[in-house]
Amino acid sequence: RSSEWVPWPALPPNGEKFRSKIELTRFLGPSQDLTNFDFKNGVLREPPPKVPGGVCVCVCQNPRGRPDHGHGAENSAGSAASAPPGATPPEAPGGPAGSPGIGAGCRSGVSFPPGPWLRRLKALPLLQRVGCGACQACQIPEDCGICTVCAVRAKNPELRIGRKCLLRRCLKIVKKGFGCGVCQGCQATEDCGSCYICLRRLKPGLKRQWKCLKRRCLKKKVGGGGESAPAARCPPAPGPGCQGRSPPAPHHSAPCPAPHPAARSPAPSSTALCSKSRRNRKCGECEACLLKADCGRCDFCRDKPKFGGENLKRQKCRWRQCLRFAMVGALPARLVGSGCSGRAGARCRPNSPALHPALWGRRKGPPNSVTPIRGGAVCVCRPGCGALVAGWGGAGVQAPRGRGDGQDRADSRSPCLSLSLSLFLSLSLSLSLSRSPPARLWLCLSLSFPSPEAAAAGGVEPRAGGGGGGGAGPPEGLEAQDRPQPPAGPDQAGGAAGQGERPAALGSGQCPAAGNYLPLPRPPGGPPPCPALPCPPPQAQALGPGQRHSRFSLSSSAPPFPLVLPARLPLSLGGGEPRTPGFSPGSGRGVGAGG
DNA sequence: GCCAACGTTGGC
DNA sequence: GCCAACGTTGGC
Repeated sequence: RSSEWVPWPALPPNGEKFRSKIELTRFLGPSQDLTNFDFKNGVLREPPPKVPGGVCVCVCQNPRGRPDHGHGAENSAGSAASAPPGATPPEAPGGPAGSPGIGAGCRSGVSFPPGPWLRRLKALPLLQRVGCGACQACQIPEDCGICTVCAVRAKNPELRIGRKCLLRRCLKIVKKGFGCGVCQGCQATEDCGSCYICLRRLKPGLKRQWKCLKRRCLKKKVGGGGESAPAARCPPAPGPGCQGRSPPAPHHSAPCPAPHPAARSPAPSSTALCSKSRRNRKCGECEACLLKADCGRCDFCRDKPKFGGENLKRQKCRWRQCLRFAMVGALPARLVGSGCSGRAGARCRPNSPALHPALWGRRKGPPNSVTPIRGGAVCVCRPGCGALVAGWGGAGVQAPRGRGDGQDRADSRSPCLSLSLSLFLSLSLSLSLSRSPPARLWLCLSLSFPSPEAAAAGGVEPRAGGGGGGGAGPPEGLEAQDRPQPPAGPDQAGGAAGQGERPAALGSGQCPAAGNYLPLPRPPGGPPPCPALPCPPPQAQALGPGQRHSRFSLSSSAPPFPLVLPARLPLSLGGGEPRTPGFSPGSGRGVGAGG
């Protein structure tokens, strides 16, 4: 706003204006001490007496419309009057410029606490307020005269808009991640062409382009202990995850921050869960941790050089991701520590790139929503449990969706977004069968995907958008029999449908509430039972003639009825397939969910 | 805010 | 030195 610009009388002809002493200091050079500089009169003054109990936030115009700065400018005028380049300065509470508002107190010489917007502004780092002062843009002394801001200014010379010439806007602010602007790396204008980043660029199909190594800011590196310094680590907590680990080196003995409240769970090894130790992301007890072999099929495995990958992701096999870390990290806070004993704990790594397959699909969508797991099952076996069950996989099911060439971004993180239409319809129709409020919210959803055999037999497509079972199959040149298979588990015999894809140890025949996954029987017909917890018998209510289903949602916050859903409603999209007895998807009526 | 990419660490 | 993978960066 015009009121925030301070014309400096001493300035030469180009009419340069400064919003703050900081800008002025930058212009004049660091040797000039402007602490006591009187902006209004352009003279240096004696230090003004400190006014206790408040900060003068003079960014006002006096009643005659002239900028009125200088009251207690030492405290705030500079920073307060500055706005981030390109940002529209917030409207001062109390009205537009010139009206009594934030500057009113200044006219009377009374100090007062700054308003909220000003507090926010002052809270910004110096860089955000005045720019880095070092980048090329900050060093341009004059407006370009041709950008939109300059154009507007030229059109209306009397209008002193509080925006900076676009060309002079600090690059460090304009471009996130911009370097210091002064180091050799930042000042290099051309890629070296020889570093591995430049060489990578030549490869087709890479979605992300990175800055040439020779052009990366050196300051970040040499700064040490700064933003890029590794975070302080806690010594590995004693526990299963630390077995066999050497004691922490002295330089790693940084004080441990207070644990996340959720980490105070009485769950065993909960301390281990929240340690920040780099190597402490294994509980060492869960079935995933006990897996010794990589699956060789997940996106992380396929990224590994030993599986012919490019080593870009560098993550642990998804099936070997510690279940505790994964579960805790991905479950909604409401569910953490609710009914799932052994799964409570802290969310130690919110941005973990690794997510156990059992949790695929939990990361998006509204809180508490149950996103059916690709290749698996959801078991909400009692109120608030929300435990998730690993799937049995199977060709074209377990593997991340996509083209199978690693190019699909959705490959690695949200495979279940491609939830098959049949599954969705099965679930939603089943859920909508009953509107009776539950006395006890028992809901056991056992969602399944059609087996490869069924798919091959003309059933519902096992993979959405994958073009049959091929896309998510083994990586090219790596046939199934060549891949290392997870060690056989006790349930493998029962998992005949597992096709050897799912790590067998993930199905131990117990409910997640007991710390394990549900087994995933896939009977040839009819719904699978909920094996561990005694799920109530199906009590799906039939809708009478003329009754209609209301809208439904997949939210698990209020499981609507005690019901064992069928694993796979034999809903045929193509016609000709058998349908669940009494269930007519076309009419929306049914006499049960197939249970 | 998400997450692919990658720097880096720690075990071997 | 190699390798697995943790933790962070920064593009989107």
